[in-house]
Amino acid sequence: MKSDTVFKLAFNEMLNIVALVGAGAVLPSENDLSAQLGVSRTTVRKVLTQLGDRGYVTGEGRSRIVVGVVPADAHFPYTETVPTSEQVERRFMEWMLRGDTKPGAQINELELAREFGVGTTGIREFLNRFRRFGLIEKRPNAGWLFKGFTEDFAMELFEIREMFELRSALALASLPPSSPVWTKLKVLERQHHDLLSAIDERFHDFSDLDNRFHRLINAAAPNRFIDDFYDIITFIFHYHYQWNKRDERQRNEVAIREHLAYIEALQSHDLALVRAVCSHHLSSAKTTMMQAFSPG
Amino acid sequence: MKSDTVFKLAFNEMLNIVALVGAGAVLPSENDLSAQLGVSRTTVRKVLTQLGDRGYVTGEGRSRIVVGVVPADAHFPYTETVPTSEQVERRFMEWMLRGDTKPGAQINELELAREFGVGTTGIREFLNRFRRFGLIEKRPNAGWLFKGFTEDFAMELFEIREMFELRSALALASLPPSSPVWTKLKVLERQHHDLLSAIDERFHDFSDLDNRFHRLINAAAPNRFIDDFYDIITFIFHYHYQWNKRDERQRNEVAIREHLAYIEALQSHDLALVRAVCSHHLSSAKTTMMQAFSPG
DNA sequence: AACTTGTTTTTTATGTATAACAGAAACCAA
DNA sequence: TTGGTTTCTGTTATACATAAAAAACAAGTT
Repeated sequence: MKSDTVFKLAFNEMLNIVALVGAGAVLPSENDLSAQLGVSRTTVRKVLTQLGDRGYVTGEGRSRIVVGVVPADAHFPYTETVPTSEQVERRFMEWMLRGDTKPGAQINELELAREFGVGTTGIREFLNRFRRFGLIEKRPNAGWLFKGFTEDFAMELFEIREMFELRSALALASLPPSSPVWTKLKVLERQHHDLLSAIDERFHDFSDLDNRFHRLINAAAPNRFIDDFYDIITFIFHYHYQWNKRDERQRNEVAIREHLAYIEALQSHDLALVRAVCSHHLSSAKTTMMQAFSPG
Repeated sequence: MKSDTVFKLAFNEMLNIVALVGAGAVLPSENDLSAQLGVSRTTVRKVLTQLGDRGYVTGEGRSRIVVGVVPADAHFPYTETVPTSEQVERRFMEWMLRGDTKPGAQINELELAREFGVGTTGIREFLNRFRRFGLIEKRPNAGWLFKGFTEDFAMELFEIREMFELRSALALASLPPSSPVWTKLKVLERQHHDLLSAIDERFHDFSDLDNRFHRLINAAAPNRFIDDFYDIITFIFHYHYQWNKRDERQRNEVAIREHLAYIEALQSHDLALVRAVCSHHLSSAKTTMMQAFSPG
């Protein structure tokens, strides 16, 4: 059966709205709430009903009034708000990166389904989506093959990344001064400086900044296939960051400085310089990832 | 329920083998048949049982003897041998290319399932796989959006294709004379000449040759992401060829000549020349596809 | 007329069931 | 022992069922 995480997430969010408007106030209309919560009106109604049942709100129709302060434990716990598909993804990645899964291993839908506590449909759909990441392969009527998170994989991934990003960086550097990218780039530059000055405490924040920076570059000349590919990069990096904590602070600091040089190059509009700095940064990122494969 | 197209296809193929060995002969072992038919022994056994039931073969165990000539209508009809997934693909592409589906249209799983006479599961899985082609988009809890086979799509597709192929062509041209590619290329060159000399009758054969040629180039320096992307190209071209028949002979002839120049350039190891010829061919291919979008 | 809420209809997400297929283990004849 | 077959077990492909969510429809209010 379909999980009601949409509802639970909306409910939790609604509690914040209730707290915000305060006791005695009339709630906004269903349509407004639907827009605010980003869910359908059907779900809003379900939330409102629940709110009424629990006694946090009285009245009905167009005069729903907040009763009082809702208890802190009224929220649905986090685990219940994670959609099945997301849960499968996370658990699969853990299962994969834990390392007991060797390249060449067979992947068993039913077994995973049981282990993850979901239906086979969920596993199947995930694997089908995950196929494009190049880590698994489907053999019709004979299951899935885990190809492994190997050096080869990283090499191939980075080769494409370099081609794409070089192309996008050059496109970005060629944009006219009137383009809105330049302000966005300025903001990012600022954030890099901020992060650098507090690197010791905030080095974890780099991952997000990194992603936003490279996405901005890729967006300079949009291409759906490049965007798609960047999803793979994001995904791989997301889990790679969680997995490989070695020298994290140090690595991130280096990367930030490279980004700053990169930004400067872009702002200079000097294409040869952009090319050089971009290549340098990416090959440094590659080295970082490759180190994760070498023991020690 | 799972369709038994594997069995039916194997059965049909088996009839050919039966005809080949002739009446009175003993059939090969189950293992041999399994290898020849490319299916599991379980399926071979099912075929053999059916063959016995129908009286085309007598005896059992290791002395199964062909009785006589099997009637011509013994084969399962073609339509029963197409797996559901393939059927969905073909029908979806027809549905899409027929043109009554406008960009921005909503795709309805249940409706398609009914129209195609399959379960929703089949549609769902197809759409999930088809997502990577960049023609549809999923909006969680709210169906699929058809983005359209538009000029933008073709432009973006060809941009990537050019990047990838240029890279592969240069890699190929740099391979040492000892590499097996060169003989393969020679064979392809021969086939191009053959096709050209009989272009009036055989111009339909170009599509296949084209695919093999470009795949050879891409295989020069393997990269799973490039291979994956070429699947998209193959897929799109496959249906594009069926859909746009205008000037087909003429177009193919031009393309063959371009391929020959391309092959010659590769053999010359002159990287600048390869670059020029490759770019020229791809932009000509792009123009061809773009023409399909302009009315007339 | 523009919004709101109440009600009904569609559609998606996701579990479950089962036939078809694959593969291995147990068995047999030469 | 070898090459084969029979039997068994596990896995995937695919239909189907149903709760959750969305969307469409029908009224009622201001």
